[in-house]
Amino acid sequence: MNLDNSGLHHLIATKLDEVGQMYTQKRRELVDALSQAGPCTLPELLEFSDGIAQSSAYRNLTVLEEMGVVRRLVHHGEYGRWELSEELTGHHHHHLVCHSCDVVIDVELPTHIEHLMDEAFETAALGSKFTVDRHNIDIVGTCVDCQETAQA
Amino acid sequence: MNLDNSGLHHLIATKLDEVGQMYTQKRRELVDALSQAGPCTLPELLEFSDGIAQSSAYRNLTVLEEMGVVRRLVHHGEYGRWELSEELTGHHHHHLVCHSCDVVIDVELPTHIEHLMDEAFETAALGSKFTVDRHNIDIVGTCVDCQETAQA
DNA sequence: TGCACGATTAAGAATCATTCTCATTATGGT
DNA sequence: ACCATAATGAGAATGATTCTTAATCGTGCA
Repeated sequence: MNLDNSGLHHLIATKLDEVGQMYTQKRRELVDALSQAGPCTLPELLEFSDGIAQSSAYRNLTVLEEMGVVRRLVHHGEYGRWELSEELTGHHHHHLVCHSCDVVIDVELPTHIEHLMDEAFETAALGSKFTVDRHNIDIVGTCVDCQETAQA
Repeated sequence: MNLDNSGLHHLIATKLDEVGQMYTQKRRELVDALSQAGPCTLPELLEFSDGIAQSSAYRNLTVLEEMGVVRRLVHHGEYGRWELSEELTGHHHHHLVCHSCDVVIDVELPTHIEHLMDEAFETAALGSKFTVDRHNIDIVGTCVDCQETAQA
């Protein structure tokens, strides 16, 4: 639970400094929460962080998104979710999404599969003359907790 | 533009009839629009359809979704999108998504790639004890129109 | 150290896609 | 035709997110 995020924080601090933005305690807390808990909704972030206002959380997430520090996910739950950007963590990944409770968990796929997919996506995009930048994959199903709840 | 949707309509009519729902003219128009135009936002559907009220469109889409006739997509644009369900069309597909104008276009991938992905997804889900039901893939990039606009 | 300026914060108002309410209208069975 | 049930549409309500604004904080500079 007590991860060393000093490298991460230093990277972000430099990034924000370049455009005259401050890396405040509140922003640090948001990053720590995302770093520890993975993709979070706003209410989850408010619990993790210590007394940050809702409006400040939204504004800071927007700023951090513009800086490429976090990325906003959008699924079917009532709240959006936020995660640290792959650019920052260096880990390309995808998501297990529970269609019962909307929880989101990171997964990585073998690199040879990623290569095959990238090729297939490029080919598929050709027909519509699309330029491909990236891909998002949601593996949708039921998480352990919801499987157990359904059984009981 | 004048596709023959009689088979499709018959299937849906039967499906709705089984649960005492009517397949009205308005609902038929929504299905026709989706069948011709692919994934649509609500404003797009209102244009296609002839004088349907906004609230009725939303309500009908919700009903049709519960019947498994349509599926709701959620991306980053201001509006949600709707498409005919794969169960109904029989065509498993994915989406090209333009991050500039939010347009969504259907694409199909070779079946051998789908098989490889399914295996990889099952394996990836094991670690979190997830039960996999399906997968959604967004190939994100820039559509032709936005490429041209950017150039000009 | 103290000051001044710009950035950040937070409370609450505003926005706006979506959902809900309810009175009216259409439909199908008898 | 009559009735029960379902669908429609206008407008109100909801609620996540964004915006406004006044107060506070941090940093650099004298």
